[in-house]
Amino acid sequence: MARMTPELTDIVAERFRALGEPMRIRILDALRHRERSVSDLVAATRATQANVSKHLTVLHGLGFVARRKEGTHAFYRVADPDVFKLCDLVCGGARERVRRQQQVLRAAG
Amino acid sequence: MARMTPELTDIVAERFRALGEPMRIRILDALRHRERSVSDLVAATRATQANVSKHLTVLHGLGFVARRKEGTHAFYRVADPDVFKLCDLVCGGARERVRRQQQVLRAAG
DNA sequence: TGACAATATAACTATACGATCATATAGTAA
DNA sequence: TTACTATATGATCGTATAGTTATATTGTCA
Repeated sequence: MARMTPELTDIVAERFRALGEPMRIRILDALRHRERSVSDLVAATRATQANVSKHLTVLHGLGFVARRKEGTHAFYRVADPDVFKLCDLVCGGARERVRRQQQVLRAAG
Repeated sequence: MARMTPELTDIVAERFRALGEPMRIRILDALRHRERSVSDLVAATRATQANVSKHLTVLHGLGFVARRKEGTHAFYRVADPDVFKLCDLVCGGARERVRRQQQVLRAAG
């Protein structure tokens, strides 16, 4: 595979950076099985309404979530199912690291 | 699947955040096919030695790359092949977005 | 209309962190 | 030893951004 162009590395990094905030991961996790209104997400994440709204703006701006308006409510859903594949992959890497560290500890202890 | 715990969301976000810097993506991309010394990476990325070294410290601290010392040289290689799956997934999402935007522009123009 | 609810956003503060410069630490070679 | 190379790291600065507060916007209902 050819080397990535600088523009592509910027785009890739921008998308990873958007996923690099715990609150946004929590929001996506809360959207895993169904769409939710902003106030739902506020309750689920225990964050302020303004904070949740700003994170949703970031996720929406990059196409990770989609919005549906209904009266005064805004319902968000995951628009890019790859986010869960991404999370699972990165979780797997984390689990693998923990497993190896425990092996080292076991061998040493 | 159960809701993620707050600790897990923090870990996941930490790992995404590490991938959320263009320079680190460039470094990983330069390591795609072979290990490289720090000075190799400095030449490949056109960054300063100190900068590359600090990014490598971050990537190494999270287990994305591994280090091998040989004389005064330090050779780094990708330790977690999932990083390329992650990049490919996030690239796919980016490409998909561009494709849809172009469809909209074509329909409108 | 007025009052209220849901959401978005502007202004601000505090903090995290990327980049740079200087320096420290090895390792090699004369 | 001295001189040089390769790498790591501490100090500093500037900027990006998460969180908060207050407010604007929009929709519903009386």
